[in-house]
Order: sequence, then C-alpha cells, then structure tokens
Amino acid sequence: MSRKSRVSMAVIRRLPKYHRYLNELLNRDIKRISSKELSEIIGFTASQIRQDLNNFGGFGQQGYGYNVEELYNEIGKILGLDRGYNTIIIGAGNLGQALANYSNFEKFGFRCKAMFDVNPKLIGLKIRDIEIKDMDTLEEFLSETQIDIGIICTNKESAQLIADRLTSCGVTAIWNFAPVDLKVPDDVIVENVHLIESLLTLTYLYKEREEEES
Amino acid sequence: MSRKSRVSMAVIRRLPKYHRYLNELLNRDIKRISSKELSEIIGFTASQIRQDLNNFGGFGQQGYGYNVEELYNEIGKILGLDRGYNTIIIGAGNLGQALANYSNFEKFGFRCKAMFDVNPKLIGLKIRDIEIKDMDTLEEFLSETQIDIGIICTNKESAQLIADRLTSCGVTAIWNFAPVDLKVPDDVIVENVHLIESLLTLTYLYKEREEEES
DNA sequence: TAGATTGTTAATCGATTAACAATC
DNA sequence: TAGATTGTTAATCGATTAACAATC
Repeated sequence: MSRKSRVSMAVIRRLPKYHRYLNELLNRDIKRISSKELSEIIGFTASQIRQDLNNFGGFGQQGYGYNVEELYNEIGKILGLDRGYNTIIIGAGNLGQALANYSNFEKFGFRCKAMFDVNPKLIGLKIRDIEIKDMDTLEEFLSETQIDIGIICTNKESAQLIADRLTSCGVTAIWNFAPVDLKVPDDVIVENVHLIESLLTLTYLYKEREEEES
Repeated sequence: MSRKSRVSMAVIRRLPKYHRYLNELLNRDIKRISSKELSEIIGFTASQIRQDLNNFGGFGQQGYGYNVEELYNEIGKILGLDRGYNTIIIGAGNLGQALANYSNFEKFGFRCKAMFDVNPKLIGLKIRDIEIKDMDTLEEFLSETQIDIGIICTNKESAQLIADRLTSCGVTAIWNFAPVDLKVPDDVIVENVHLIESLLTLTYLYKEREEEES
C-alpha cells in the first residue's frame, strides 16, 4: 500500500469485484455483457465501469459490449493471477489454521508451503498437508524456498518482529492480520486485514442508524 | 453500507484507526497530543485529522491539542462502543471457530452467544463456552435471544439464505465473510470482509511493482 | 444501414490539503 | 502576554458522473 500507482487505489480495489462477478457470469454461460448490464448487477455506474476498464485497455467493442470470458481473463492477468504464489503462514493459531484450511485460495494459484509457530504443542502438526514448523527455523526455510507472500497471523506484539525477519530474508509482500501497522522497507508491499476495524465500522453504522430513527 | 451518512465513509473507516492509536498512546501514559504529533505517528495529515474530528465536535483546545484519554473515550462513543453487542456466528468451520476463539473482541463489548452449523459432527461441541447449535434451531434461538449482529462464516452458496433467515428474524446487522454481496432490506447494515479481494489487491500491487522494475 | 455501446473528453462532485483567524 | 494549536473557511486535487463522437 505504500507505493504510488498510476492507477488509483479506488480502481484497484474494485478489480477483484469485477473478477468475481465476471466469473459468476462465466459460470452462468453468459457470453457478452454491456457496461449497463454489468452496472445493474455489480452496483457501479456504467460510466465508472468503462472508466475503470479503460485504465488497462479497450477490452470492449462498440455496439456489442464486452466478451465475458475475455474480460475475465484480462482482469485475472491484471490482478497477477497468470502465475502462482508461494506463501507461508506465520502464527498457527485459529486464524492461521483457518487460512491454511481455506483451500479456495489454491484455485487462484496460492500455494501455502509451510506454517510457523513458537508453540511446541503445534510444531510438527499438519494442517492438510502443510507442516507447522518451529519459528526458529524460519530463516533456514526461507533460504531454501522461494516465498512470495508472508501471511502474518500472530498477535500484535510479535507482528513487527516477524515482518522484520521476513523482509530481511527477501520476502517482499506481506498479508497482515495483526492489528498493527507494520513498518517495512519501501519496496515491500503490505496489505492489511484489520478485522476489528471492519467490525467497528459496523457498530458505527449501527449506532448512526439508531440516531436517525429517533 | 447501503445507508447514506452525513459523515463520509472515508472518515468513518479512519475512526477505528484513531481509536487504536489513541489506545496505544493511553497505554504509553501520554496525556495530550496535537494533530501534528498524531499526524506523524498515524500517517494522516494534521489537517485531515482536525477535519475528521470536527465532523463530531470540537474535542481539542487551541494552543494545547487534544487530551488523549478524552479523545479516546469520545471516539469510542462515536463508534458505538459505549454499549455491548450480542452476536452469533453462522458456520462453525475453521473461520467461524477462529472468530469464536478470538477473545479480543470481548474487550470491545462483543459477546458471542452461540454458533450454528449444519454439520452433525460439530453440533453440540463448544468453542470456549460457546455452543455450536443445529442450524435448524436458528429461528427458535433468535426468538428467545436478542442478537444485534449476525456473523456469516458459511460458504458463498449458503450465505444469502442465511442472511434472509437472519433479517426475517429481526437481525439488522451482518458481518459477512462469505465472498458474495448480500441482498438485504434497506435498513439492514452489512459489512463485508472479502479476504480474497484483499489478497488479489496484494497480487495486483506485486505485479505492478515488478513491471516498474523492468 | 440503423442501433447499440464503447472509449474518451468535459463537467460535476466530493475529499483532501492549505491557510489563517480565533483563542487557549 | 506570546506562542501554540485548534476549528473552520477557502483552494486544490482527485474521483465519479455525464455527454457524445467514434465505430462496430
């Protein structure tokens, strides 16, 4: 998130949603779709859809619309899904195990190569075929295996230290579930999933609604 | 997210971050902070901080800054944390269990009253003191217990049906982890955590960085 | 060809930043 | 009082929406 992009983050964060809806259309055997039709199901304006897509090229055809399969594939490529990604999960607690079990990620090309934890009771166990390794062996493992994305599922106290260890071993992308903002070198990408922030947004809206009613 | 607010969503989504940083300052026994100082640690501009806060009132004092404890409490109230919330988790798979185990939510006033699943192997089990109940008993349970927030951790196929069942029993806020956009009545609040969209944002930035380098 | 729909430019809207008078 | 920093207005910037010529 630290890097500036020619394409705005607002657009980038809409891309996965296009990808998901196009996949759905594809599954329903729909061959073509206009920005207006897509607008009705995805909830963005037709104008915005055309603007968004034209950041990356003219995928449509005047008078016809967009070919669903082609557009789906193109957006997949734009999102970097034309390759696989090796990941590791650091922190094999409930959340880490949940992510390891979430086989859906594999359909997108994510391969979890190992998990790491400090808890002796967890070390050696396997989640599906993914081994939970001793946290102390992290550096050794990273020197042997090319890892693209480190997934941090530790508590907030450990997260920064883990991020330091990952980045110093050449991991350049971090998916962070710990409720902290990590400090990382400029060329490292961090994407946060801050669950509590999401939940507090919900309670804000909950409270606001009640105030409207009264 | 469907409701329009006097305060923009951009501001609302920053509030939990203020809350978190102020809590940290409080723990470090810092009594006062200026928008400029806060700017340096939180990464928003001082101007934006003052603008954000003034959506809700003048919490500061000219020449002094903000009282950390007071501001923390005020933002807590704004976020609706001056009360508790009863929740249930629907879908007791890995993610549902991870959330049930995440005791941190309790510090914010969230109480998980039950979990629901269709899997007979799970029904009757307890996660901490939270019982996993038969999905068939959802309506019965909701008629007996006031639930503020329904947390959907099912697969995408079941999510909409669950949302329908929740809303028709009077649950008016949904925290949705299934990768679908739920259709709900106008007065129901939905906050989504779409993990795959977060991850695809990361891969987009990953790919983009590689293109910059070449 | 006529109709439809894109790609793109221009207009509008909203959010962020800058500036500064008010005031503690 | 003098210095600091807010609250708030004005200016800028960026994102969304509208309009329409290009063209399939």
